[in-house]
Amino acid sequence: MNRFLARPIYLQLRDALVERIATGQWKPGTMIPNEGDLAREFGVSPGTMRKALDLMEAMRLLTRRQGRGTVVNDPSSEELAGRYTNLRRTDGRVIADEVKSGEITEGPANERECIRLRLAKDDRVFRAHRRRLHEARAYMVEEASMPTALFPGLADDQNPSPGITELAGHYGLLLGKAEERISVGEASLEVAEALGIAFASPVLALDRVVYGLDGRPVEWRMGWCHSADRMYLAEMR
Amino acid sequence: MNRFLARPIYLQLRDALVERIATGQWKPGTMIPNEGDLAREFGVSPGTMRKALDLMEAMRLLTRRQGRGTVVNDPSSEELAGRYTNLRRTDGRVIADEVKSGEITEGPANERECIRLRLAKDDRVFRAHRRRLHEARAYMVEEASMPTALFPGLADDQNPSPGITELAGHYGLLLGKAEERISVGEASLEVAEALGIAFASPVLALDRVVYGLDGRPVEWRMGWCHSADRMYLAEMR
DNA sequence: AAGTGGTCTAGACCACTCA
DNA sequence: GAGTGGTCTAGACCACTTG
Repeated sequence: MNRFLARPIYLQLRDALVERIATGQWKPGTMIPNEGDLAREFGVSPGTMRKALDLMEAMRLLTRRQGRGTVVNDPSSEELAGRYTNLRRTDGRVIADEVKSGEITEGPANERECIRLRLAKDDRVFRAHRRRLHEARAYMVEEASMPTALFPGLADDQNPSPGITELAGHYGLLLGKAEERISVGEASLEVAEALGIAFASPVLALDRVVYGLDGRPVEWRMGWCHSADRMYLAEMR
Repeated sequence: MNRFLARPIYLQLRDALVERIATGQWKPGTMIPNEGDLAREFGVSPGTMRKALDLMEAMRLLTRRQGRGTVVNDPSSEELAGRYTNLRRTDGRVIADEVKSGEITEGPANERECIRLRLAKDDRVFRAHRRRLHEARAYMVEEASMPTALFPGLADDQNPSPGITELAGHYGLLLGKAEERISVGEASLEVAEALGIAFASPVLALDRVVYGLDGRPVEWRMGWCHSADRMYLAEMR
């Protein structure tokens, strides 16, 4: 590795290793070579390779355990799939979900989709409709939009598209941070009917964008949630 | 430093350095010795000292800049003081605040205070009342509770107690993470009057606990926010 | 006992800032 | 040019897991 480039070696290493996961060369759940072997393979010192692996662990791509080795994390594992879901029951428990997904449609991005997904006027999006049930009762309706460019052939997909985490896994997208805007809204006619509440009654409006590891927006999702017995849990550091 | 203790040296170093800030030996805004000198002072290798300083930077206690040196962060600086405030205007801008603080009272912790602040039945708390104004109009009322044990003599304090960040600074408390529970509530009579809205109209209810670096709860604050033209911005990683 | 990641050392040189 | 943090090396040994 060239040590006189502007970009530090450990960042180049990180990118090279991330690429191995993104391309499927390293699959979720499998072990990767030990640190010493990797360092030799790339021709760097163990400490430098270690720093790259530290970064990947911080990105939640790897799990290392002393004495055992290093495994590639499965993005659709319970822990990682739930990381963009901060909705809880009032007592703090996670909501035991059942998701009903509607058909996936495709069309030109509207104004809000262009803003949230950073698309140009002529770009197209896939749209998905979901209803989340708790104890056989709908408590939230969602409308999600995804750039077609990132999900080639999604419309023909047979799967019912459970959530962005699983979808991203299918299309080789690695997810990074997400931003969610929470506000109080009024139930529209559709939302009121779907949730079984009165028109214009207050709901939690959840406006979330999930970004890829490269920072590109991957999904924009609006959610309207029946607010009774539910809360949103945010953490700050 | 003893390298055969169960606790890694870099963690011991971090704690020792945090202590220097907590006790005021290193004051906010001042430079600390360079990494080499610190390593020599503690009898460790530079790399180990560096790792400890990395951790402190991640805790937002220090700012390091290549060529310049390392300074102790001021917790009441704009950047750090605003870190527990995720409320924004709908367009995303930060809300230009004016805070009106009421008198500080003292009394036995009630049931919810005991839970949120992890207190025993007989522990006592200070209570503060605040109203946040935007363009001379109240948009949020707050009720904060703090364990008396952490703020000795707070009731006699002449200051109008602006926020937890400044208060913590005065009493040598270093702040860590915070948790906030967001839900939709109905304006009580008091809240409705203070905010100039109708009784029982929907408000954002913000239930926040700020923890110290040691993990102990430092402040519990309930806030009721007029929801029009405002949103809560959460980030997930 | 062998293999893994975790800690630690004692340097070297680079990139940046400022007097 | 002196001083700082940032990067990188090439090892050593420790703690843990597994066969």
